[in-house]
Amino acid sequence: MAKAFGQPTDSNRLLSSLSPALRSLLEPHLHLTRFERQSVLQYPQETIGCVVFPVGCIGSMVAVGNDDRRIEVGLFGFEGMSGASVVMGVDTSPLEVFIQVAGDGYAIDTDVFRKLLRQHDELAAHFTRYIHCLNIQTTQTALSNGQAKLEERLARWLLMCHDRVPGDRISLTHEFLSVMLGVRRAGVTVGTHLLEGKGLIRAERGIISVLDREGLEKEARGSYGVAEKEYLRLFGKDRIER
Amino acid sequence: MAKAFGQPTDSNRLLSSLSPALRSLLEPHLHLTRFERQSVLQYPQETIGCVVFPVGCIGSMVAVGNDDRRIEVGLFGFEGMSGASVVMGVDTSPLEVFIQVAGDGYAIDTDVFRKLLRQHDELAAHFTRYIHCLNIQTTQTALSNGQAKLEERLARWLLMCHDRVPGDRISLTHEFLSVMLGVRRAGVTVGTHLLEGKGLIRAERGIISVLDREGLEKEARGSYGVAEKEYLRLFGKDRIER
DNA sequence: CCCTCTCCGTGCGATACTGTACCAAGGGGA
DNA sequence: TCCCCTTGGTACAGTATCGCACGGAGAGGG
Repeated sequence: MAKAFGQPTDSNRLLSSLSPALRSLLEPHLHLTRFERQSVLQYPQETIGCVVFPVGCIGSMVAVGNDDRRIEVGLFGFEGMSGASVVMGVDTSPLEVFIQVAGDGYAIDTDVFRKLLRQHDELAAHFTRYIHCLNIQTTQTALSNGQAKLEERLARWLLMCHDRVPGDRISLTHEFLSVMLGVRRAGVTVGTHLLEGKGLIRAERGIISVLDREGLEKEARGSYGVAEKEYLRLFGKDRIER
Repeated sequence: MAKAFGQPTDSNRLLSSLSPALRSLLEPHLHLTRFERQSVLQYPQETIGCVVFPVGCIGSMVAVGNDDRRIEVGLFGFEGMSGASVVMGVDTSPLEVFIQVAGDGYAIDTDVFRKLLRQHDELAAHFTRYIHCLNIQTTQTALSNGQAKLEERLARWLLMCHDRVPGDRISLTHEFLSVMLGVRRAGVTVGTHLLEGKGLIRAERGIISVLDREGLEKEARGSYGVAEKEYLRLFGKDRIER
């Protein structure tokens, strides 16, 4: 089975699925920017300075609690955007958003973006539908966190990441994964071995390669796929590219 | 410490915090209806027929997965509404929404509601801000499911329910709670004993009474409160009531 | 009053995952 | 080449929760 959103391209799918008229409203204000790993797009409860439409990078949204409790609640790449709260008409969020995989993205100033959203209902409606998909992703994360075993959550996460990255090699450490999933680093090691034992992935130092997507999806036992299907339903057919 | 949204009244706070002009747009279309326990407002992937603004009832949003996996991802009472997806411009959702505590609510036909949202930006913006709060609630649920112990999740849930119910007595069974939290029924029994042992609640057959809110909040270790604070920030001061 | 049904309390072994700790293997820089 | 730092593998005891199962207590109807 192929990646959920097709192969990543050098454009952002949320932008390219806009009608030309709407896209031309945004284009003058988009700045193609390189985002390095670990750079933070939003700090909890701080004003959101800009909104990012990734093309090559991947962003991660993390809920933070008391005493170092943190867990990833969602992630987005070339199919999505940061700054869900801005689309919702609010200028802060309790989430932390940071770059998990370095790459390019189109940035737009929050104030400019908000103004355009207010002036053009169709534009707002478009991004609002995306936020709907993102919300579904979060609900699936909640389900997964509550009911799935470590390997299942691991499989889900790898699939989501694989969808948003070119090729089959995902560059990450067990340590990083453990923070995202909110589990022990050693637990991730054991989990990857399990998936590797079934021939679904191959693990090298700092890299996990996806060998068998379909197998991973089976392994995820239904915790993967719902949000992706909804996205395809709503944004499936790109309007004329370029 | 008092309930997060103040005492429940015989009105819906989301409606009463609208400006009179906007409220008058909705009022002709609102039908005060009695909702019984267990009645379903939305089935997964089925068209959403109406949107409900509870006054006395409480609704529960549940994510459903493979083989009986289900878990509550959010809940709403007189401070909120059902049909988040409708506000987002989509007419289905993968969630199941049902009535958890019987009571009255204002129902409005989805098509009528959607039409009003499209025609009046301010109206849409108002409800969109609420959905933002609901999303935060879901992210906190994801955090809680992933990192909190049973008692903590239990404390969080009781607080959220307490906020939306008049008085301090919550009518529910361990069985029900176990389904909501996605844990064993027997686990809930043990958990309630633990909270009861600390003097935070009192459990009778089919009823849990909240004795010490502040204690419960401490027990929840930060998994309660974020979404509630955001709601108060955005909807804190009611506009002129009536 | 008894029967029945719902709800709650408890026990027991099994399992998933934790916290901690230590070591080994890659890999880049001096 | 040596060193050091990052990353990954493994172990072990401890804890949270599970699945299952059984018994008992409340409560309402006949």
